[in-house]
This record gives sequence, structure tokens and C-alpha cells, in this order.
Amino acid sequence: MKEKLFVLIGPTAVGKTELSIDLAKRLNAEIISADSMQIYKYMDIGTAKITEEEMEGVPHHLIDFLYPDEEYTVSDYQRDASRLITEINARGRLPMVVGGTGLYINSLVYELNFAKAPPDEEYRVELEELAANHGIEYIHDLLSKVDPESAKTISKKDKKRIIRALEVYKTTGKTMSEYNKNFRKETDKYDLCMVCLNMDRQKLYDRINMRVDIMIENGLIDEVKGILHKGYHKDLVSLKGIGYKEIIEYLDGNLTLDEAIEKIKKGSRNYAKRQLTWFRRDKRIKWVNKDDFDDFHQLSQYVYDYVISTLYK
RNA sequence: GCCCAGAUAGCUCAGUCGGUAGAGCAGUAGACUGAAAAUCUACGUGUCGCUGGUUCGAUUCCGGCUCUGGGCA
Repeated sequence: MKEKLFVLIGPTAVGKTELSIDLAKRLNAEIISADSMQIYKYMDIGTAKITEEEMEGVPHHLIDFLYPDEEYTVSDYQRDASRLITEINARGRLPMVVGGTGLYINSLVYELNFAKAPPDEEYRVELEELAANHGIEYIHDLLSKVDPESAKTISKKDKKRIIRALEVYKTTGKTMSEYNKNFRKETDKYDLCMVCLNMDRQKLYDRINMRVDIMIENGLIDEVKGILHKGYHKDLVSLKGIGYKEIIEYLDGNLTLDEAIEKIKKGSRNYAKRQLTWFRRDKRIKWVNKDDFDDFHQLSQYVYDYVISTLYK
């Protein structure tokens, strides 16, 4: 008998948290977060992290467990979340993955076996410098020589992917395209149920804009200042998150507060759209539009029934 | 009330020496294999404010009107 897994995804600010708690209580579930920013301590307001009270006793995992300067990758997430899914099933409870980070989700529901090439910081720096001195095209040419197949699919401007592909080749001696042979194979490891919560685009954008204003009111600026005062450097990956990088620009005097706020709103809107693009391609996902329901209770009941009928038939 | 400047894409504006128009931003769609809230790709038709006139032809020139700034009273 396969392990059960319920995945609840959706764009930022759609209302996943509220729904997840209601469902978790009724489904006897534990929540595994799939959010690449909520993993960090001290980053609460800007990531809209759930509070202890809001959890209402539902156990949460992979949230608030790293310091902002700790490195954590998709591969780590895959390992940790898979282990938790097994443990929670063993406890006789339902593991419920909730979040919006598409790559984290895919690491669980597709057979992504990441190339056995952990990040090589030194080499990355070396390539960054080459790109800075000779242009990105220069390192793209390097890639063309060792892995023409990948070079063809990676844009000449996509520095990050070019570097990663070169890195994979350097550490493993095999090309990225070789590792990509089994690309996007759906996992059959789990008895799976996936739901994506969505709503009318304009309403979603209104909610996002409003939520950013509330974050500012709730003290996002002080939160960022506090993190910097603890000695964390602004170049950390964690502080590149939406809401953090812009407030840092404001604190540095490169933006006015209004400009920073507008930038956070726009960044969040664009992000929400990218999330939807990401989710759309997985045909296993059941889409649920909030606008189709009169109230929260009706929505929750509908999703509950769907989960029961797919996982416990 | 008078004078001046505007009115063109969702927004800010450019432009057409008269042949129905294009930038930035916003937005839309897509990609994504160890940084992923990251990174990257593609996409520009709108009664050129309304209404008369001149003209083969007006968004463009001329008149009137409406509205918006600013100034003078």
C-alpha cells in the first residue's frame, strides 16, 4: 500500500494558510511547508509566515528552522520532506504539503533525481568573474563546447542555468542533458491528491497589494532592520526574497519608501503569475476557484470531499 | 470671466513636414533538475477628447465645444 500525500498549492496571498488549517484538523493531517522563504527564522512578516496561534495545534514542518545565512537547496528539501511524508504516514496521519514553491513541490511529485553535483562555490565565483569580464555569451560558448544540447535550450542570457550546467559537467564529468533524460517523469511513489487554490486574477492582485500594505503597517521595515542588526549580510539568498530586497534598497537610500512598496507589490504580482504558470502544466492538479463558492465553509467542504474521494475511496 | 498649455495604449508620454501611430512602465503567455520569492524567453489596434471646416485624404492644419492643469482677475 502506497503512502498517502495531499498537496495544497496556490499563488501567494490566495489564502492557502487559512484553508490548510481547517482541512488539516478535519483530515487528521500534519503540514509540511513547501516555501523556500518561510524556512528562515526572523523572516515572519515579509513571508506571511503562519503564527503559532494560527496553527491551532496542527503540527507544521520545514518552517522557521534555519538561520538566514544557512544554505538550503531543493535537494535538501526533497530529502527532508520525503522523510517526513514517510514518518507522518507511519503515525497514521495524513501528510499535507502546503506551499507555493513550484520546484520544491516538483521535487516530491516528479522523479527528479538531481545530478550528483552539489554546488561548487569556488567554480561559481570563477564563472561569475568570467561572465563579468567577457560577457555571459563567453561562458555560454564554454557550455556549447562541453554540452551543446543544454547550450541549445538555455538562453544565452540565463547566467544561472549556464553556470549550473557547467558546474554539473565539471563535478561529474557528465552533461546536464544526460541527467535530463528522464526529465519530468511523474512519481508513482505516492497515493497522491493535488489541489491548487486559485481566484480571479484581479481580485488576487488586489489582495496582494493590500497584504503588502498590511505588512508595512505590521512592521516589515523593523523586521528587516532587526535582521541586518543581527549581522546578516544583505547579499544572502534569504534576503533576496520579495519584500526584503526592496526594503533593504530603501534603507540604503536607493529607493523612497513608496517606490519600495510599489516594487514589492509588483514583484509579488509577477511572482503569483509565475507560480500559476508553473502549476498549470501538471495535469494531475485539481483546480479550485475560490470565486465559485459562497463562503469559506463551502469551499473547505468541497476540497475536503475531493480529498476523501481520491485518497480514501 | 480672460490668457496660456495639454487631451494619443491600463498609466506616463513621444510622433505623424497631412497618407489611421510607438516607447517606457503596467499587463499577458511561456520556460524552469542542488540559488527557485531566483533566473530567463516571447508578446504592442488604440473611437489619436467631441464636433464642424479645408483637403482626394485630418489624429496631424483651422474654427467651435467639453474636460484637465497653470496663470491673471
